[in-house]
Amino acid sequence: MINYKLLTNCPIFKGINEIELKSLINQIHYQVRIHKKNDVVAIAGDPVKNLYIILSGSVKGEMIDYSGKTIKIEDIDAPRPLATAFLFGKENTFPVTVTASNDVEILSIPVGEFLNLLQKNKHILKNYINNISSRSQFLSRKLQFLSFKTIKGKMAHYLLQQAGTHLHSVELNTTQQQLAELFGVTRPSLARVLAEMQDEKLITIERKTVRLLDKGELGKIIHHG
Amino acid sequence: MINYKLLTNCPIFKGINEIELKSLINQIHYQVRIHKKNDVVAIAGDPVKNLYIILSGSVKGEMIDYSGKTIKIEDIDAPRPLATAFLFGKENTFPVTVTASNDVEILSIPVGEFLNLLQKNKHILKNYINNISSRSQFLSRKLQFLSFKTIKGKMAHYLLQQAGTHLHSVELNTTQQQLAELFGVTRPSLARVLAEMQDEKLITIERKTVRLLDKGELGKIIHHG
DNA sequence: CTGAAAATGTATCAGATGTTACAAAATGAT
DNA sequence: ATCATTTTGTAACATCTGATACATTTTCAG
Repeated sequence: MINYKLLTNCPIFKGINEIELKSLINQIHYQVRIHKKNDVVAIAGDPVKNLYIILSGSVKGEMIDYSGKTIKIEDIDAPRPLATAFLFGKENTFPVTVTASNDVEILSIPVGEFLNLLQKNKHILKNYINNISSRSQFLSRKLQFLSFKTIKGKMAHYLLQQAGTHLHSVELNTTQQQLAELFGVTRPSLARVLAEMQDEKLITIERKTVRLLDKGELGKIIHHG
Repeated sequence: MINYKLLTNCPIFKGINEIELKSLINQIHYQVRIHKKNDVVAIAGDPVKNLYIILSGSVKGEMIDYSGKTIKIEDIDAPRPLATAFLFGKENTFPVTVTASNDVEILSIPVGEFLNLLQKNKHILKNYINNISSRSQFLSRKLQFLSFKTIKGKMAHYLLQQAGTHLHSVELNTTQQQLAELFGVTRPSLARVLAEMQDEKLITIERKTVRLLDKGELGKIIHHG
């Protein structure tokens, strides 16, 4: 039995009331699948032919590296949808292996049926498109950040972003170690770069306060180290 | 005047014939905007409130290329759409500044009208969703590669992924240059690593065929160079 | 088949970052 | 205030990658 009230909280069905949703769902074909704790729901590489929405319980996405170790990527719990970005497009396969963290019920709507839903209801259409668009934008920003090759570039970008347009100083509320991890570099390397940036009169650091001495020059650095 | 025949080649309108398309377009509100060469069409940060499709001419966007390094000029010419990933979602702003490479005509469809189109025509709906989904998948894949620190790690991951569980050889249907761009590294660096991996008896390369000699060892390499 | 263009192999050098190690300084609990 | 712990500064060296250049091989159109 589907808990429609819970389902109205699913991002895909936002803005639709319980009665309306029930009527919509009953117009289409769907299945509800039940998996026990630790069952494998989908294996990385499996084709994605349905929209999956967690009705109860939660699942986790894991990548299995080639040494056999599993690395957890993310947890998804009710009433969130699964792999929405892989239902369409060129590569309709699960990017990760999905296993049940505990007993789960999963609503499974075939892609063709879901397309009908999208055409029938403008809320669902907008929600779904917003969902995958936001994901795309998120990835785009993340990629932009990683695309700064040098530590100096990452640091310049970080400082300018923190400072915004007006401020000329930034309070670091993290240790160098944490910042180094955010950038994916080692702590001594980050410290060295910070020292260099001070030598070059780009910034001064006092305790946790970083003063930006030359925002223009910092901006230039971003893209070429 | 809109060249509908050309417009049927737009990815968004694929699968729709000229007559049908003309009828669809005439059911909605739209504008055709004309820009002279070197005019600024949109500034990075401007809100995206319309779907823009180049009808004639071409525009260029300054953006950070996904393979990594610096600012690169992306050209978009007729009849391709513009900034499709930013029409919906949380951040509806141009990610780049767009300028006219030569005199251009741009079809401009308000987002509300475009939503109507999506609901009216299943081809357009599928095309558009496929378009943004593919983009999302592309970005996702890029990010995955960037998460491996060394080129050898990226290459090992790529080969094992291509080969899957059973195969012991992989056909490269890309050039080294394309592969290097996918990894965000330079072509000579990639070639050097490939040579090293052959020296180390991990793989052999003959033409476009790569034989994986030691999948276990390749797996170990992934996460520590 | 042939010649131009594209793709690949290789080398050298410079620069950026990781690794490791240790000392100095700051922090925080008592 | 004091001492243990955490954080930061710095150094020497190894390694990886980028940049650049050029020769060689492969591909493909004519």
